[in-house]
Amino acid sequence: MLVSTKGRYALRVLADMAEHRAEGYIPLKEIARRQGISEKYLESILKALVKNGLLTGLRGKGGGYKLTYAPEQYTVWDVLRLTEDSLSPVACLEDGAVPCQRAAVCPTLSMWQGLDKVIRDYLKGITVADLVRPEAGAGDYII
Amino acid sequence: MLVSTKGRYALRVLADMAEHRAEGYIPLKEIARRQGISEKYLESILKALVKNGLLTGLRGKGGGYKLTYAPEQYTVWDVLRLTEDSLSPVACLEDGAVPCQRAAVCPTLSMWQGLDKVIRDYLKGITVADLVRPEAGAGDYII
DNA sequence: CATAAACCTATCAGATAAATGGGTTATATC
DNA sequence: GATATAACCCATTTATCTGATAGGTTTATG
Repeated sequence: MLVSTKGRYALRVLADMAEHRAEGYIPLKEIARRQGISEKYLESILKALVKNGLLTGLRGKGGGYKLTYAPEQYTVWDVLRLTEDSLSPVACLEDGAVPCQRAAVCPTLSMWQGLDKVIRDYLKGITVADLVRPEAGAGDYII
Repeated sequence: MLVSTKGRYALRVLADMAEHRAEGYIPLKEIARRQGISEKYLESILKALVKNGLLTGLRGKGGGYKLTYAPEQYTVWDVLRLTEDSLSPVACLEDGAVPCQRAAVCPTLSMWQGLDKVIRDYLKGITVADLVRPEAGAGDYII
């Protein structure tokens, strides 16, 4: 499993917020209800997005969350790297990974690097705006 | 993490066996030593490969394991699907997954399906023979 | 001042990954 | 046939991560 529920929920929530962005600040409670996600769990997901500026939160009555930028500005990759500990397909390619002694002679390393790139390129090529395009359906994304 | 150590080890072992396939049956002990993997753990990995016919085991003195087919016959995908519980990038696309109620309206589903295909196509396009090509290096695999 | 809502910290339960341990059966050689 | 070798089989443990929960604090509005 490359992407956890955390990342999947985050994308669904951003898509939800993109669709409702005309309404201004939207309370977490409302998003959680619409998306069928526990409020508390959702809170922990949005936290990372707010901290990194993708979402803007406003406290108090009438507050909530809204997208900081236009939906076209968020690639799927941008979102997932904030919610997932790692998007590397294998442990050896992770950020803080202890450098592998066998790297120089490993017959599989470049194959993994290629997979990593294929995944990254794909995810960087899709934005939240693409997700909410009403016509979007299977077959759109390089299938 | 899409691919666990189990899958990574399996590929390294197959590459190892492809390089030494002229030597006939190779004892697990030898492979484990060459690859720096615990014998017991390696045993559990090879089990799945033998059961599915990718490897052939021979017991007793002079026994060991060998490739059943030529290295060109094993795609990386073939190997990984035997060692990994799932190669789906997200839970919703897994084999035994409970069908998602939101599937019909999910804004991210087709994006995940596209990712799944990108990964699968990449892994199906590389064989064990490619891994052991002496000239192989970063830049070979669609990078 | 009451209410709504984001924000913060900690904890827990369950699943999965990674590895280990101890035995049994088959084959070759002496 | 005895012995050594090596695959095969089953069960258990340990550690890590995911998913989720709980309770409290701060900030803004009316």
